[in-house]
Amino acid sequence: MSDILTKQDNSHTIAELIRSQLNKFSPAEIKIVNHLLANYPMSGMVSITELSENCGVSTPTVMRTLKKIGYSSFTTFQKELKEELQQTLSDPITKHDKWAADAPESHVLNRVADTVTTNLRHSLNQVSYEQFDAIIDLLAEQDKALHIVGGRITSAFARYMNTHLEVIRENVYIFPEAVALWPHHLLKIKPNDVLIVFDVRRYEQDLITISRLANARGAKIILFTDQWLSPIASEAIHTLPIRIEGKSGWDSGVVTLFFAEAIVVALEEKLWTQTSERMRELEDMFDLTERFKKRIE
Amino acid sequence: MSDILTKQDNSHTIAELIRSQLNKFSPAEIKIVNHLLANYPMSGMVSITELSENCGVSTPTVMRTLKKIGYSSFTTFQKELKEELQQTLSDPITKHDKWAADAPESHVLNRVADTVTTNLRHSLNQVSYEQFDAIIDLLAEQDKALHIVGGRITSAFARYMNTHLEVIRENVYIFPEAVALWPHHLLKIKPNDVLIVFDVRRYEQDLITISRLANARGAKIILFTDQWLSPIASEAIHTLPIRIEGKSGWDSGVVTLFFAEAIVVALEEKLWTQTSERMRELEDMFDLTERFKKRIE
DNA sequence: TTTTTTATGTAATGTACATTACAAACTTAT
DNA sequence: ATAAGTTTGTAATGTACATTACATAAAAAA
Repeated sequence: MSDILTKQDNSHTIAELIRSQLNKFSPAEIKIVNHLLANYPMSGMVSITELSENCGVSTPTVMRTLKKIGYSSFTTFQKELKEELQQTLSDPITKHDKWAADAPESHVLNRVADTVTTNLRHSLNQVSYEQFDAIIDLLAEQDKALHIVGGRITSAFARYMNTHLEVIRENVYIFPEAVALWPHHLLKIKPNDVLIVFDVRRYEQDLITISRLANARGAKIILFTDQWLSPIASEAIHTLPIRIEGKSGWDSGVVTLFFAEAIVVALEEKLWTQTSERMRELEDMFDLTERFKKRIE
Repeated sequence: MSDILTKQDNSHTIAELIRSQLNKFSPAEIKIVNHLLANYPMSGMVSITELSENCGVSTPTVMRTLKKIGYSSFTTFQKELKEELQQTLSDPITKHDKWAADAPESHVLNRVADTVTTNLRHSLNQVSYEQFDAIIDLLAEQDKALHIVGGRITSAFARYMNTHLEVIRENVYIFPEAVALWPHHLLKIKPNDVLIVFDVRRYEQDLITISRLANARGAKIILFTDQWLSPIASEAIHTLPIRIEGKSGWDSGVVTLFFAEAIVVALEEKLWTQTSERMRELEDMFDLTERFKKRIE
């Protein structure tokens, strides 16, 4: 992976700033800068009172030292320290700065890209590995049927997921397109079956109803929703709160698909022995029907 | 309520403590926990005043939320957050592991995230603004009908795009699901109509055929394909070569959806006057059918 | 509807804090 | 040794903050 992204502020850390002036300090001041550097950067993330106590000096001495270093006040010093920490902690996905750098933010492509990566970053923070793994474990139980349903917009994701999961495991069913047929499909749901529901705003009454009924029949519900949580969340045993917010009003579905795909990939890996067999059979059938071109690779 | 009880429950991080209670919160409280988790952990390293402003709620609401989570005061909450941060920073091996964003590549979620962002970056490099804008211009001509078709897997994207474009402009048609009906639908295509085709490997014979026939009827084809290019590329006037490669064999659809969405957003902006009108009408119809819950925000 | 409960914000209060003013102690130069 | 400069601490002050008490608004129940 190309690492065109370079840390531009390496020479501008507060630690560097202090080290470059190490000779100008008086005894009490040396106590302070030593402590700051030794426990960098958390040593500075306390009140000036506490900091002075930790260094064994008085608060005014801390103030004078910081002014000597180049800050007008303790407050501004701490603010900069926080920013530096923030930047250090910001995650790898922010690497999109790379393309944002040589491309004007203004173009739609870049704005959408920016939104999507932000949504992705935030969504990843909302979902714990434990929860995700628990979902995969649940989906791996093939004696229980898996049903999938989505709403006006999200039915596309339901379909995408269904197409893939169908290959990976047995007993996968998608709800029919016509809402009128949903109650009928509901009859197929048995206790402990799993139901994957996609419901992002605006939350749909039909989905809520179907979820309640499925729940009453003993189904376990996995919910894909947005950060504001569909009402179905109270029926679900696993809820994925996905950030879908677009800056200028529109809601993005990309990250929702991302999680659907992540589940597909994870399940495929978990059930690989079986999946590979099913895939081979599928390939054979494709060959027979001659619907597809031969693999290029 | 004692503070000693706070972190007993196996949750190693405050983030997990919050996530384990995600269903207990009221609207304003959800705002807070979302913000805390989204910008974790630095979101908590500010004054309670600033935090409340960042969340758009009042300071007492922040206090109450933190008490609900299990802290006796904002101060103790922040103290624990600092300790957690301290510990994470001082342990170079598990460094950042606890935060999804910076987590080890090993977990599926992170591997998929990495793949997707790489694909996105590469794809953006392949598509010029000029070409993208040309596509938008073409789609903005509403006197010409717009037809959409996808394959076994990509039909989900065709559907997603259709659902959105239908709202934005007139004269949008998606091909029926059953391939047997495609020739029939072909009759609706008039000279200079636009046809959006999704075709990624393995390239499908039916799509190739339909594209040739549509081309013969004078349709202009916009093609969503992968980096190896579907044979349809020779029939298309605009080709979007999208990187779909997954590291361990699987093909990702996320970036394909990204481009579909980017087109939707761009077209919506271009046709906004008209789109907003159509959306308003759609809202009215939703209200009448009572299929959807009222908007929250 | 009316009442009760829940949710949220406004305003007041006391505390911890950053900052400043000033004085004491220490150092250096003559 | 003593005056000038330097370093450091004590105490005072004003501000920002966390916290609490109360009021109002919204939702749920009767």
